[in-house]
Amino acid sequence: MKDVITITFPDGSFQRFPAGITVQEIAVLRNENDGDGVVAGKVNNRLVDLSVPLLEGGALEYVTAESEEGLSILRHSTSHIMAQAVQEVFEGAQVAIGPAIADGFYYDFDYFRPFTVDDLELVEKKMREIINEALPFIREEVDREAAIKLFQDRNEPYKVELIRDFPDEKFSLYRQGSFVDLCRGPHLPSTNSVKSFRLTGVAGAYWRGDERNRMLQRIYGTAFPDEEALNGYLQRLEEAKRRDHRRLGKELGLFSIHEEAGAGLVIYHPRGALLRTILEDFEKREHLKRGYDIVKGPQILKLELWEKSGHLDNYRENMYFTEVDNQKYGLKPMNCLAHMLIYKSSIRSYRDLPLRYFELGTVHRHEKTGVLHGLMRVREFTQDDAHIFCTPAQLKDEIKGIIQFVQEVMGLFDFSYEMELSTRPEKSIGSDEAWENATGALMSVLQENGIPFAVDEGAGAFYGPKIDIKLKDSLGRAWQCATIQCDFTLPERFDLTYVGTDGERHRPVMLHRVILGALERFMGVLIEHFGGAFPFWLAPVQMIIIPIAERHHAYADEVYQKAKMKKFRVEKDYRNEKLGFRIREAQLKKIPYMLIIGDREVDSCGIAPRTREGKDLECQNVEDFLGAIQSERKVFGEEVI
RNA sequence: GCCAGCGUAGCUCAGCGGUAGAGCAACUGAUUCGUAAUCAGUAGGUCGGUGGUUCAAUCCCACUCGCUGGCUCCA
Repeated sequence: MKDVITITFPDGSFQRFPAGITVQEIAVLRNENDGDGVVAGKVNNRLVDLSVPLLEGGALEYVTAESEEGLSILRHSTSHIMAQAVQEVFEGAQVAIGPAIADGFYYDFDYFRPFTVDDLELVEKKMREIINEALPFIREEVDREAAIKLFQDRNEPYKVELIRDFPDEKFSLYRQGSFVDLCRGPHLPSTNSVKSFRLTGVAGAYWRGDERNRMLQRIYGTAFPDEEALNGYLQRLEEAKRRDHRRLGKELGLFSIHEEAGAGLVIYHPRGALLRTILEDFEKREHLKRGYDIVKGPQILKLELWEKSGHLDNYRENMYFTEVDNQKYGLKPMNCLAHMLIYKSSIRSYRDLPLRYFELGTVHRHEKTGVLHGLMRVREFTQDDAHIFCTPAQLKDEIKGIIQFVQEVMGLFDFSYEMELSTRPEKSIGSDEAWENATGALMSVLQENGIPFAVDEGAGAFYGPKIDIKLKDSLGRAWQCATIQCDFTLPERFDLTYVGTDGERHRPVMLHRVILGALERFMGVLIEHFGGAFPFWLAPVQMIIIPIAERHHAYADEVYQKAKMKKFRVEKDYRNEKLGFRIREAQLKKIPYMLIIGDREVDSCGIAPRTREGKDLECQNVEDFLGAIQSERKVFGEEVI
């Protein structure tokens, strides 16, 4: 063993220390620890506790609570403190797992009764006590047998199960006070390194995420380096509430969902229906431009057809059924069947392919009650669905074309997103070979085009693997929108063929794909993304005319007519209210332009526009203004009316 | 579907054993106003639904419908 070790620091400098010096001690020597900001070290790029003694030289850097890794350590340690508190307050509560997550942490417990929101206060109080005790987090390593015995003795069956399922022979433990947890670490040096935390909620959660298992009680919380950062986070949550599409849907008069009509069934009000119509028109135009044919299938199809497609076996619990003239029907949960029948209605030649059938198809899916959520998760929705039938040789080009389509559209709406490749799920149909082909095709297009993607094992559709694009709502929750699904199986089941150059019949490949996904969900995400302040071309109301007094109404009518003639979506507010009041209301309705008309404007034959951002534009000629904003309704270079 | 919380006027919410209140909105009147809320008055509720306990239920209990946050599942 060396006596002296050499440590290099991120700035390139190095320094010698006696072997066995701890990361913490070096920090003190180098004044790294003032402000308590340092929560862990990173030796040769591996996160370690500050208390770890260094026996070998290497690269050392410090992790502060401000960094992503540091924040995660802070939160993870806070979850241990919470677990200790819960066990002290609720005797007999057993611990399961308690990781740091995106905005905080949680810990799962098994207790004879569920925790309530009121219990959180008791836990928070106990946590503060534990923090004040300044208990050190102490790491130790034990072998498998000792770890199992320890947790058996402590009556922690979940920990024992975890240890049994890990292949490792050595296990690290972290102790603080009387509490001990199985944990990889690293952790803060002491409980009093936690400065600002908040418990945010309770929820049930299945042990190991499997609904066949027992439901545990999960407590969520978050922690920050200081009170200011915590308050900032809580404020961001408040702001997110103001962008909530359910709230804006009501405030902007877009849609409603009624208990008496049914859960998960959206009712569109005039402005919401208009917004949706604009999106639908946009979709039809863009699909026709890209070589798709618009088709339309029926809402119900005979049960035998769903049996043939495999939906009955794999999707039955999500389907609605009905019976007409002694004949059973299934209400469509997907649009593919009719498209298959269109394909089969005639003999297809390789010269016909690819065939791209597009449908704004309304589908019904029986979603479990607990998952319904505003527009994001509903029971009746309309997809911008298409099915592409092509030769195996055309497959990759088709996938590439769809990805480009998605990229253009997401760019237009200014969404950031990541692509995700989902592979074969447990419940699925088709041969291994077909799945490998399909998965390989999707993956190679992503790779060849240098598109970064994550892999989600086992998350494919029952008939094939897929590439998904998830968009985030105001709270950062991801919702799947666009998806590209490769299917070698349905063409087989329906015996789809085309005649090739050799005069023989061949099997086409099929792609299922959506760009926006479900219009309902997309609108939900869109509303939150723009906070209701839609781009001009999408705004259900593009401008509102606000005359100052009654004597300006006649002139205001002229302006209104002029805007109408140019096909702008214009409204007028002639209410007997002060200007400031009506401006405020128009602003809350997120109307892009307010056209103010008073004596000055009438005299100079103009209008005084004001933007919803609160910017006053100079008094100007009506025609000039309308001409100027025509460019704002251009989408992909085309004016959208 | 599971866990927890919640359903009171159009909206946001207070009240919690003795059958209901506020602000905003609505309506009426006055005010005709220059860039984010003019003033006054009026009206509005089988307290989500169905049962039960009680002399008495918006309040307690059960069931049910719906909503919210999670879990599982999914566009």
